[in-house]
Amino acid sequence: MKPTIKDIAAKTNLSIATVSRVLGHKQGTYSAKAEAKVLQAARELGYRKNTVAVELVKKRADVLAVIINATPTNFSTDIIDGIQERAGQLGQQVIILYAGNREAPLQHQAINTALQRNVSGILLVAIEPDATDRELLQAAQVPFCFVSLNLDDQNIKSVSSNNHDLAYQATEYLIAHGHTRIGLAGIDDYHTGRQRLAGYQAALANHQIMADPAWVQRGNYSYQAGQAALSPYRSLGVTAVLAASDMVAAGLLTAAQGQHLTLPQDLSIVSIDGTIICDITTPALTSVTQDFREIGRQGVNRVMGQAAQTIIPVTLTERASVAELDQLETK
Amino acid sequence: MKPTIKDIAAKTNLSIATVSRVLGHKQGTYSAKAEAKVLQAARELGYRKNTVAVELVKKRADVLAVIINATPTNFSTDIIDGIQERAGQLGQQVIILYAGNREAPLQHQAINTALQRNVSGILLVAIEPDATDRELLQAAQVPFCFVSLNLDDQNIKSVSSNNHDLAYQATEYLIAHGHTRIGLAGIDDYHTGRQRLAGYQAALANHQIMADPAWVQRGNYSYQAGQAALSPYRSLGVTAVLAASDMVAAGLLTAAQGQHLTLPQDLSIVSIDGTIICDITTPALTSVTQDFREIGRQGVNRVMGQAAQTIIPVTLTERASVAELDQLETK
DNA sequence: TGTTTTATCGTAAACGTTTACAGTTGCGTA
DNA sequence: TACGCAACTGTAAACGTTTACGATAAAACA
Repeated sequence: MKPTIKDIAAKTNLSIATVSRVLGHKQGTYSAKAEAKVLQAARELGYRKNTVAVELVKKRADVLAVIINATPTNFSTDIIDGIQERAGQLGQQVIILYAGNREAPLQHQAINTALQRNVSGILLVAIEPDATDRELLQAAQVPFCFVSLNLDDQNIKSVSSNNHDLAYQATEYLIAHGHTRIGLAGIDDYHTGRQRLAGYQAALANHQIMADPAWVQRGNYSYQAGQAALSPYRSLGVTAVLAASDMVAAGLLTAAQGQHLTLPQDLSIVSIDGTIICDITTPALTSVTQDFREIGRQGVNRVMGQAAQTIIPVTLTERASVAELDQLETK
Repeated sequence: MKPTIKDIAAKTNLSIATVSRVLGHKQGTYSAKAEAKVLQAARELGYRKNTVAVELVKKRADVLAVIINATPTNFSTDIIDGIQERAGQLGQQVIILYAGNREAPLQHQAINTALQRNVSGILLVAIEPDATDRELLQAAQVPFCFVSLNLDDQNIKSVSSNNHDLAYQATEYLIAHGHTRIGLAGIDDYHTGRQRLAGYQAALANHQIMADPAWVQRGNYSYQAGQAALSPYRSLGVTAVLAASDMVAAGLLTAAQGQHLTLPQDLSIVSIDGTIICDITTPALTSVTQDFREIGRQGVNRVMGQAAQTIIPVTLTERASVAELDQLETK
């Protein structure tokens, strides 16, 4: 039988109330002698507090639930690092609930799990909520925040990079390097994808470039999506591509090399994310780099009612996957 | 105020016991009429069961805790997929606790968190336990299992690939391709590393190859460890390297390309893991591929007292990072 | 008809804590 | 000496469920 405070009380001839007080560090409510006896007994008995009982009586769990899915891309550990860091500072434990591969039932289940445990907040990392998810979350009185995803509804808390700006910057960068036939590969048709698409289109429009709709190749941010995007681009004469994620960029890159293209001369790539994947490929991928740790930290702030920054700036990291386009071609 | 079964009882003029029975699907203990009334009332009130209270009275949480750390390598999602799959079949929820970057205090904290919640089992993914961790786990009566890590102590449950065999196979493969000066890069000095080292050494010995101790370059399975290993190998005349992880292989590869070496002609690499990283690099990495999903599944079996396989076979996946060594050199 | 069985339900205790409130000391002060 | 007060401790209720046990009424049986 696991020891309880009752056992400690019996052993020390104190009441469970006193035991509870010293174990709860309610300073000033117990004597040094009581403290010593209780601590000693607790050690001897191998006592461990039953968090479940505490949560029941306090009607509150100092726990942040993080819901993630198996993103085909791989930035989540950085976000979680940031979340863990900030949560620790605010005295919150973090539990991660895994929602599978964007599978609706698993997402509901994860949200329900969190809700049934009186968590103090829910962080949804790169989760596209469906209608049920939204109802579930809004019906509960638990604060929640979307992380690395920005819903259109401004009443719903979120922390992410500015997707519009991010795509805009990357596209401008390619234009500045002489490219005019610029693809956008791997985006989905949800919030993040639409926002990036808009940024991309805005940059092209700003430079009077008439975009061919076929330059946009949808996908799910995965390696496979990148691979699939290559062949359309070859027939379209696209010289540079903005990849929706590092994984998409990697897929494009290996597909291109499979076709014996030389990078970046035959195809320039800018990828979005800037994870370690960018260093691994040959050539290394120039990227718009997101500050995932900071996104995680601010997500915690947001959900815990602290002052928080909701749009996290990105930086353009030059590596080796973009070539200056020979201007002769375009004349 | 969140509604409780008491509210449902009041609304339906039934006792809380009956409400609890229908909500708990204790078939045969309640009438169809009672069921209808309770379900209706629950829906109207937006009732959600308080898992914390249930766990307290049942003294048991149908929850599996998975403790992971920020591995520099990236196989964990596959393991978690496998865990989640099997746990779902056994009616267990899964919560993931994050133990940071092999930081001892965070590991203890994660274990304590799990223990304080009466979880039905603990799965430690790629965690090297220190003495405190082991005491903590063994003092509790909660079943636990190390996953993707095989302690020497056979009394402690674990599920993993056979590290000795894995390194042996890979080394033999390189020998069969004519290599005799073979490095081993990125392994740590704990269980996994030692087991792989032994397999590597056994294969060399089996072919009467006198190994130079400097062929073994320690590390922590990271990209950086791979990069750091290159320069020693160049001066040693090593022609092939067994990398301790895909990330190590990637580091080795980009470092080699940074030195203008041509792969695989100038350096052959076999990596361990076989994640998607192997496809991303140029050339693609030949690997000893672990079945991480299966490792996850069997880990659940093990900890839930089901029949389980504890050693999961590996397969050698040929890609493009190993060259047949010109036999003239060795004559 | 009376008796037994069955189906259904309610009462109340229990799970391991926290905490409001009410004691009980012992000390300082008048 | 008596009083007030501070410091400490104990009693008991509460958190939201589950479940053993007993109660009730209807159905089945003789």
